[in-house]
Amino acid sequence: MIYDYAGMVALADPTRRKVFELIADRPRSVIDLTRVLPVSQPAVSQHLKVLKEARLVRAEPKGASNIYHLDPHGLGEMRAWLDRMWGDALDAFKREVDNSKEKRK
Amino acid sequence: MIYDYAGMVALADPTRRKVFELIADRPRSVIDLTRVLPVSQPAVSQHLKVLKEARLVRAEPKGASNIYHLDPHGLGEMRAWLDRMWGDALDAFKREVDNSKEKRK
DNA sequence: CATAATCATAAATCATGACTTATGATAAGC
DNA sequence: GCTTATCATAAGTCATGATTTATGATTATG
Repeated sequence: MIYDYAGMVALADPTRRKVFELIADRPRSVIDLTRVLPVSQPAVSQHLKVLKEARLVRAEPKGASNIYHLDPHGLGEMRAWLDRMWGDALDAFKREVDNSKEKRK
Repeated sequence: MIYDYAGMVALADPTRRKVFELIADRPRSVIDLTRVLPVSQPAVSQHLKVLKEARLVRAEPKGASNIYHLDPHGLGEMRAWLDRMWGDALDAFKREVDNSKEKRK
């Protein structure tokens, strides 16, 4: 199984998940996000940094603002990673069931 | 979007993810897991508790041992939750793209 | 019955990371 | 040019949670 679960870690924090969801709703600037969230602007910036490094969002400078969008590439990668993990887990479970059936014969 | 992301949080810790993967590979006792992992037995038990509360694994007592298996129910629920989240995110992204196309006309 | 093996919980320690308060850098508006 | 708005980074604080040691409970074994 593969290593890259940065996205998982990124989305495990409740505030950061909120940030992600707000951006998923529609692209927003840092100030925009800060206005809605119960944390300071630097806190928001730091969460955005984590999300960006996990390739879940990307920044697009617009004047003095920085508009954050979803990053479809990273999103796709995480999706693929999750699918793989799920496949492995379910395959293993299936093998286990078959195995116990085998034994019962 | 729904609340329940306990599974996400549970799998965000590297040691706990390793525990999950080992169990996915095949059902194991606590001692079995402890032998492989670089942490103490109580640490393993506590990780198992988190995974169990997230309904990713379940325990099956066998003599003095406790064999941990994957929990297909909880696994299915988390899968559904992730699919929903992904659907929402990708739908939102699609709307955004359509929107910018619209504007460009 | 006594000892050994397995496991879970409690309490304490320790590391990580979430958050805050500065602060500086860049861009827009007057 | 000066002020205002937006943002990121640095440094420090604080909370959370991952881990350890100690211990008791349960079950198998001799």
